[in-house]
Amino acid sequence: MHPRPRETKLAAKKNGILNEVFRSGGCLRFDLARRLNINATMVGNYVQELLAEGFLIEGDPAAAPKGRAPLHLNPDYGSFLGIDFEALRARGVLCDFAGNVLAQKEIPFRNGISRDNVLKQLTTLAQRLVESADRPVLSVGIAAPGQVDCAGGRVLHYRLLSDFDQVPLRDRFATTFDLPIFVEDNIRAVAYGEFLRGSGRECRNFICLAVRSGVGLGIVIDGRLYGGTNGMAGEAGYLVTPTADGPQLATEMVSATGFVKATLRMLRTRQINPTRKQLLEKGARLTLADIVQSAEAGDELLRERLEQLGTHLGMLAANLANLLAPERIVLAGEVPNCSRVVRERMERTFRKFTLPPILTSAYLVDGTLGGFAGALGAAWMGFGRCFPDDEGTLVQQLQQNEQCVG
Amino acid sequence: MHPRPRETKLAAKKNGILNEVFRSGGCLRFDLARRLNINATMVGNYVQELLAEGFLIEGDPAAAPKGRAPLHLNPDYGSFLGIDFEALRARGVLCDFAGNVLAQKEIPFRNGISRDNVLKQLTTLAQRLVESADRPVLSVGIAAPGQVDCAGGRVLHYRLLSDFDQVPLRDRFATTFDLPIFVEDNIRAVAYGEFLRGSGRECRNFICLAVRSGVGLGIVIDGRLYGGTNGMAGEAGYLVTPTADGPQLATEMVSATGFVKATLRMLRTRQINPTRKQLLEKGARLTLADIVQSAEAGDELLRERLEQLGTHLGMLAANLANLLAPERIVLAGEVPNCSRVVRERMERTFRKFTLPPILTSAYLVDGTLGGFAGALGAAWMGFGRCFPDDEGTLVQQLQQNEQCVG
DNA sequence: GCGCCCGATTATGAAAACAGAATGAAAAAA
DNA sequence: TTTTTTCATTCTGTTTTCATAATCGGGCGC
Repeated sequence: MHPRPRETKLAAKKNGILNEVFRSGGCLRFDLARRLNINATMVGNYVQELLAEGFLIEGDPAAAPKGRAPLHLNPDYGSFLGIDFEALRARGVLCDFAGNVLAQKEIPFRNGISRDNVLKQLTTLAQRLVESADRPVLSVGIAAPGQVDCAGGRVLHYRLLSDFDQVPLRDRFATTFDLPIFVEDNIRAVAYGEFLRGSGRECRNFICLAVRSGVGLGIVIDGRLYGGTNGMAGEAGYLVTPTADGPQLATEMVSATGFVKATLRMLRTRQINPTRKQLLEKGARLTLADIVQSAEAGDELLRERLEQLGTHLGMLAANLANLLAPERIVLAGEVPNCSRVVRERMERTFRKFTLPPILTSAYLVDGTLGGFAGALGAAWMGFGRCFPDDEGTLVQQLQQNEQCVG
Repeated sequence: MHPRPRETKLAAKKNGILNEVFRSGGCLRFDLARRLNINATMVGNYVQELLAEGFLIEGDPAAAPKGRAPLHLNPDYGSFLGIDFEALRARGVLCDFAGNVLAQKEIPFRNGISRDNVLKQLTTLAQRLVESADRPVLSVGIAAPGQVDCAGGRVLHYRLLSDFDQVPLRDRFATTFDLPIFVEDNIRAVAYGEFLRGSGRECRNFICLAVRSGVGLGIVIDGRLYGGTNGMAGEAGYLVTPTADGPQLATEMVSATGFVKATLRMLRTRQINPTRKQLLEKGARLTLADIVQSAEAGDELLRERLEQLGTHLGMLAANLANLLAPERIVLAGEVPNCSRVVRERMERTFRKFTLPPILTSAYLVDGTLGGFAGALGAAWMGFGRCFPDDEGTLVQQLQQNEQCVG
């Protein structure tokens, strides 16, 4: 009933050590003491316990010029599963305890797949990966698209899958897996991945802007993923702009689907030539790549459209930079790099509208984790969930456990 | 040279107690133990020391139904000075150690005042308040307008005062006062004030949107003011929107000065009637209040302009809500409440474009601290600066001290 | 090869923090 | 009224954490 300072503080410190080793990917006892502001003696004791409990192992003594061998996480201690999905596919990653990839798997979704089938495919994918694991799986992280209710573990709404409202992902997974399961926004998962082992390493404050079939934003502030109330922060797709044609959402302007649709509408009002006719005939099957191809083949109008896209992307990035003054803006998703025109224009616009003092530190970089970034991030988040290092969370966990027992 | 865990941890705990008492405005030892997750025995010991050192005093025993008398900060221990200024005036507040106002003072700036005169007026204002203090002044906080470099203690640029570039406020004040001096963005100071004792109390995540002669944003995340890299976060005035007339900044669209200018430009292209002629004749001296008055007197065109202003404000608020999912959006500055039309339209637009799950928790409220909010916030920030309760800051301070000595 | 140096790691006694019991005093119940 | 409950605080013995000093163990100059 009452909080237990001793237990929570002990756990916080040991988890802090594990997290620091996880983040740094191996370090000396002395580094831990300095970085965590804990006495070296205590670090030695804790590390001894963690070694005995199998969480840590000692690395190659030769790697450390002085003192004892560097510490690593014991990769065999366990594994973390991360599942990421969107309209077209699901991806899963199984990581060992040190965060290295053990297995990864991708399955495509058929067009117009039903809600039930999505859930079935997701659990099957997870099942396969869990079965392939040669060490205990410690958690399952699900990076979900659309509007996500993290606390409730469900997707509130996702417009690119049919009937995808109020989807209780966590409850559904809980019937299959007897493991800690959590649901996160997929862009936030990407941001977390890039933060830990990607372009956002070494940053305390950075944001990850993802533009593909939708627009999303992951915000890392002071070294922690920011979720906002209900974990709804970062809905950049719903940013609204007043235009001559009425209010427009960012999704409609810069996401792949929105941009293609708007371009189609525009083409219908213009002069037709053979290339454009081909595009118009594709109708709903028209893709961003088609437009890029035609533009690069010489269609001036489409080239202008791409420039406009780049301008809008650059303004979006500049607005975010001016608001949050991050150290970096990591770009994910294919849209910013769909064409040199777009990227160049985006970069130029970003530089033009970002305030100079912010521009000195904030710059655009590409994500480095690739297509599995979301799944990786979701898997890695499992570490922090299983071993939280802040006392507040630990007190909460302890209270919940006692309520269950009592 | 080396960090001193014991010293920093001790200081962090005692400062944590002081900060908690400051925030809560008086509480029991037991509350402190629970809220800070410290053993009650230790709280008792620390409180005893703090009482002996004169930081704390015991209040009326009758106020606490059980146990010992509630604890308060000793108002006589010291005082904090806060200075806030913008294009038209400077305001100063002197607070006692418990945060209560001891004295406040306002001085108007003459139109076209020079940079040197501004600085002179500011130091004079501060000097007067310091001289009026009957207890030691512990810090001077300056809430500055425009682009502010907090770390460097200077204003980088402020367009509404002449020649206001690279203004070394802290250094200038340091020649007059031998006290800790810090410079903050004025909207952030307002946000901090509202967070501590205004509309943002009890919120972990909230934002403060100020729209007057400029547009600014203060962001509180996880109970702490967010500054971003270089303390430049929150430059909402520079948010850019693509329009038919080219890119437009938020300042140009929704700030009092920007809106008035744009309205003037529009009026020049329209039909003239007696009221409008009067407005046009005012030229550069035209104010928002004039426009509101004419609109309320029945000018349909101006009424539409006000509606547009409200729409734009609502979109801005909705965008911020969708990005940051705060618990509240506190409105400061006169523009949102310059007219019922504006406020109503703003509210409606905000509700229309904010995502429903965010809307369930985020809502617009007015600030409660009034015109001195910035000065108050700057003064109160002094408490946290003089008594930082996080180990990182304390370690830094200690290291700096040692470097000075060594 | 031999000591010396530097810096990480381990002993050791002292100080701090804790759990649990005891205290005291008001509120609630009998 | 008396008794019981409740709850903030203090007391007591124990455990944890720390500062300091000692130790250790590889590079480096001689």
